[in-house]
Order: sequence, then C-alpha cells, then structure tokens
Amino acid sequence: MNFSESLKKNHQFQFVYKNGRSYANKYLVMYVKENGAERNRIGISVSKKVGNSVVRHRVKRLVRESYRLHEAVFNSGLDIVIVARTAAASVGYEEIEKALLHLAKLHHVIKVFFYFD
RNA sequence: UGAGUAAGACAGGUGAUCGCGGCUGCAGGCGCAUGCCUGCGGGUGAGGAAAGUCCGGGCUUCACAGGGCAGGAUGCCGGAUAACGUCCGGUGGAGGCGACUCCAAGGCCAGUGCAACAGAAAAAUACCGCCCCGCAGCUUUUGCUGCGGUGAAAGACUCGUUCAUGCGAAAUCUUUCGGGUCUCUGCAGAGACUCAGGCAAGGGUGGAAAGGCAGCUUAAGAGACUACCGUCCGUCCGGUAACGGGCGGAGCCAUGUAAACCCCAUCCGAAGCAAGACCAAAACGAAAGCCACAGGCUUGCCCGGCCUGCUUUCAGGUAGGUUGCUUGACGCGGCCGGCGACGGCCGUGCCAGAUAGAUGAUCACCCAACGACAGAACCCGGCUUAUCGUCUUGCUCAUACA
Repeated sequence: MNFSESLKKNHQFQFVYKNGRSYANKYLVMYVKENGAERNRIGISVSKKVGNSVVRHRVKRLVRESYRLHEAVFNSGLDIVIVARTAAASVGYEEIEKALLHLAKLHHVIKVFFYFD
C-alpha cells in the first residue's frame, strides 16, 4: 500500500487499545491514535471467536481490501486498529466496506471532500 | 433399467481491471562492496484432507562399554517397507441371496481376582418339580388329597492305593450330641420307639447354569451306556506358517472375564525447527591505554595517584538478522519382476517457502447450482475425523428382451 504500513507487534496493538479513541458498529470496531509520522499504520485483528482459520483469513482480507481501495481519502499520521466482530464472518465485501467508512466518518479521519460524495 | 458393492479421479472454469508473497530479466538511484530501494515486464503461488496431533521415520542437539529392572506399545500366519499400531496376500470367526464387508483374532487344563441385580445355586447347589417311602383322610380297584421324610464328631471292620505313616470310597456296627413320634408326670424332666431318601430331565433367573441332540436303561433319572455332531489327546498326510483333512483314543475336571492383575513373544534412549548453526546493536563484564577533554577525592596551590569518564581490544551472547527451508524414501511416462503391497532400470520435469504470516475485490459469461469441509509453517509414510457435489471403471442381485 502506498501510504501505509502494518502494525505487527503485540505491544503496538496494546498501545493503540489503551490510548486511542474507539467507535464500533455491527461488524467492526475501530481504534485510532495519532502517531506523529507521515504515514498511516494499520492493524487488523480477528479473534478465534469469529470462526476457523479460513473464515478469519477471509475477513482480514476483506478489511484490508476495503482500506486499500479508500486509502487516499484517509488522513495521514494515524495508527488504526480494526477488530472484526463475530457478525463479520457471514457478510460480503460491500457490508465490510460500508462499515469501515461509517466508522471512519465517526472518527473524522477522512478528508472533507468525501462528505459531498 | 433399477438396487447395491468395491476402487479411483476432480474439488468450479474463462476473460477484464485493481492488489499481494517468493523467483527472475531490464532500466534508474544509493553504496567501496556482498547488496538495498524504485519503476516496467516475465513466470510462479495452499489441501484431499493443508485439520486432529494418534502412530512411524528422516533431520538436529544431548546422552550412551555391556547387561538387568521398571515403564510403555504391539499381539492369528507369511510378506512389503526407512519404519509403523500402516499396507498386501492368506488362515480362522461373524454378517450378507451375492459382489463384498467387519474382527484388540496369543494364553483364564501358570497362578490370583471378579461375576452387581436376579436366581435354590455363579463352581457350588436343590426353590418349584419328577420319583420313592411313611402316616392320616377320602374312595375303597386303579387312585386322589394333606402332612412328614436327619445331620455332626469319634472308634471298629472291609476294599482301593502307598514301601510305610497316610489318603480315598461304600456298606455295616458301637458311643456321644441332635431331630421326629408316643407315653408318664406338676410347665421342668424321664422312659420307649424311630431317623429313607433318590434325581438333576423340565420350569423359572441370568450375559453365562456341568457339552448338544436322539435313543437305551430306570421308580424317576443322569455320558451311567450307545450313534451322530462338538471338545480334548495322540498320530499320519498337505501347507513356509496360521491352519486344514484323515485315522485312532478319552465319556468329557467342568462357565465368562486378560480394553482384570498377570504370563508369554517382539519392539522402544530423551527432547524437538521456538530443534540446531552462524553474524551481532545497546546495556553489563574483563584487560590495556589516555590526561587530549569533563567532574570528584587526596590538598591552601602544583606535580603525582585513585574513582567516574573516554578510546581500543576481548569474552559471553540479549534485541535483531542470516541460515536450517525445500531436489525429495519427489512427480510424470515407459519397460521388466511380483497374485499383490512393492521393487529395479531408463527417460524426463522442478512443482509455495511466508515469518504476524502472501491467493483477495469488482464486473461479465458458462454450468441444474455462485458451491461443502476447510489455509502450508522443517519434511515425508500412514491412521482418524469433517465434507456440497460431479465423473470413470470392475463386479453382484433383481426384472425385461434375445
């Protein structure tokens, strides 16, 4: 991804959980914390409650794809953690995409011109 | 055609756009350099179970003269294999009309233990029952009904067995204790008389009841005896063997359970890729050097010395990185050997190697249908479990036609 890296270490996730703000809807939970850098860092977490290995992997891909396609409209300099909830296992790409953008609006982390879309 | 059975193959496809991990070509940039970054291409990228982690092996490190014990696993026979609890071919048993399927299939006549409940009784017995005997009643010819029908100890004698002590068996006799009936008397007690039972077929209980079934014998019955079947023993033949078949003998010391202890035979050192190997920041440790710099102490000051410090080297080895990491008991094709598992030879191919973990999204078309179970993590051989469906081949049964 052009403008983003991924969060990898457990302590990085824990830092965002403790210090970031969070919003949630039916399918996803989003934590956001400014990191002071130019690039965004994104972490996706899918617990074992969601399903077996294949299901978890698929949800992760859908979330990553949704972010990738809308990467340009996000503000920069953020650490974002997205946690999938159990309901996300049974829905397709479109629902995940809507859920992601909905949470981004709640956080006010997307660029203004997107509101007039 | 239908039903079934066995073995095997596939696991949505094609195109377009955007996107990801290895590999690789070219161009540009950075760097002394192994290389790193960016862009544009090429090619490649999850499974039949990748799963459960239940067995077996390779590989790695540690341990190890040899032997034994303990512990664990396996358990009809022969073979295959690197090895196996797997596979193949047989044997025996169970199921199915059949194709075929299933089997923890060594030993309870080595020992010990257990067998709840039920049932009379669980390895010993007698509840009902069958027969017999005695008494009473009825009938009075058979018969029917009711009640009852002993044990223990010691000694003698006989027989069998033993060299003998002794042990065993059946009948008889004696003594003591005991049971029953009758009589006497004051409830206690005394006296007399008497003591004949047999069978295990059938019923019932149970997972299991002393080989099965038929006959003979009998009062009733019983391997007490007889035929057949079964069991056990011996022997002969066939087979590498498990085992099968024949002949002869023994009336049959006798149930189940060894996924009860146990016995017998065979096998097993431990831990795992977060194994292991290499490079190696920071911090810590050791040694040397330096007052060129800063601070403190020794002093009122200087020199000198010491500590912190700084520089260099070394050691261990953390974070991190590299490697192990995919060419292998490998795939495909052919030939040969073998009933087969499998083995040999030749040709040919390279087919994921990530490290928080790469395969996705959207659109269109095809198919009856947007499709089950499900994601590599060192690598193999198996087993087990999950699974929407599609297809191929062999065989069996039924029906129809010829």
